[in-house]
Amino acid sequence: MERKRSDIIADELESLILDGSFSDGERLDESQLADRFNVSRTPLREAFQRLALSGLAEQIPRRGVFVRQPGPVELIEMFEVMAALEALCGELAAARITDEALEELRAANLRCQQAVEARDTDAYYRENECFHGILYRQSGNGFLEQESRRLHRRLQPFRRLQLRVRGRLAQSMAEHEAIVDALEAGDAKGAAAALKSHVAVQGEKFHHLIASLRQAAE
Amino acid sequence: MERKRSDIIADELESLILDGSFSDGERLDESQLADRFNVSRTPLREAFQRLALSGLAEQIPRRGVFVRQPGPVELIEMFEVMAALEALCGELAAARITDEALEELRAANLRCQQAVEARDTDAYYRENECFHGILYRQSGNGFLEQESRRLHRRLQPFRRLQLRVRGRLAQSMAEHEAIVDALEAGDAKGAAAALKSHVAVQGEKFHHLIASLRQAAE
DNA sequence: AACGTAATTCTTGTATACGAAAACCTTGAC
DNA sequence: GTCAAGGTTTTCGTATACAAGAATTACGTT
Repeated sequence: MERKRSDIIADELESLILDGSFSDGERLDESQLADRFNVSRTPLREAFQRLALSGLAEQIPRRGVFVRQPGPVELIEMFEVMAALEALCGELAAARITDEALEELRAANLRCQQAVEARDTDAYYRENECFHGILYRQSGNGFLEQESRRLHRRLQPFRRLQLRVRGRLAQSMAEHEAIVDALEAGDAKGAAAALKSHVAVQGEKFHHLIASLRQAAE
Repeated sequence: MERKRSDIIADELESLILDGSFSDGERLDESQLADRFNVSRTPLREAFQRLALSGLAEQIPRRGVFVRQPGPVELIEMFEVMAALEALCGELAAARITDEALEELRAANLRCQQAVEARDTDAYYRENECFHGILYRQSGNGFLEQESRRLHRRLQPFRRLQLRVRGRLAQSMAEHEAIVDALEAGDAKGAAAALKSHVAVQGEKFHHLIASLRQAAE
């Protein structure tokens, strides 16, 4: 299926914002970007709408759209919500997960482990996403899956940043193991708790990272 | 601030979809609606995007946009997520809530009670929204507040439907009381549990309602 | 020189025009 | 009568044109 140009541009801009090519508050110039992408303003405006609705940009009527990079506080808030969503995924999945999916989780986890050993953060990142994706799916709640994916995607670049913290990868792996064990045992509460802290700790680590970066900058 | 036409139309369409003026799968004709609203296709297309992204419509490239009314299954799924969000609101609010906000909650609750006694479902509905709004705010997590409002708004018309179930109003009031009590006591777990069941029960009641409507139709 | 105001320019929001893809309708063969 | 192929028509996606509001600048007054 041939996607439309506006969608492609939206993806492109989304990536550019998420990887920090645009800084907070920067104005997205319609005609300028239209030139850059070799399209008219129409598909760009459609892309802007998508950005605004997903919270990556703010659209002020008759003024323009401005990129909105979440600050440390907002990020922690988002991780807090993500933790609750993933906890729910785990809670539901504990009752519904298939043996097959458990196998897939273990396999993804193994690939994670290998990536850690190979110091391949890109691979780790990819497999980690796979791990969580399976979990969302296994919640058996399509809406929850969709919302989880949405927020996960939004937090993706910050998760990555957070992986730099020393020893975090190993700890993360251990947490994954605990999650799979709880799921296998059908322990809904345990799975929920494990996931909640697994995600929440990322927000906290992120907080510390920010603090240390601040300190280093002085 | 003068809003733009496309936003006004998006709101209008949103209301029309939510109150059931459009049935599931119905195609939204661009030129037809453009005539109806006396605008060109451009603002309509922008409004469509908003609908598609909030899940109220589906946009199929080169085919058009079709309204997507959630079925019973999806509704229950949404209530399940809403329950988790509200539980988190309660959990966080238990630690942060001010005496002032507690007072407001009690006041909103009282107005709810009066609405129940006066058989004024509109008023109940309004005050109930107020009650939950305060809770979202008192979570102290702006992102959570925003997401909760978004989903609450989306579930609004179905909540209303669900209020018809006999005895539900009185039960709901009792649940509100329990929530406020837990918050006052600073009991995070208790508040979370109370809210989770308060919301989740709505999904279940809804399920029963659907089932009984089905039965009645036979 | 500083401030307020008016004119100009720039940008956004909306309308219209055009090209392309899908839906449809007709027509003809089996 | 049914099905398929080709053309017609509708509708979507994009480009361009136009209108209205905001920003900026230039100028006049104090």
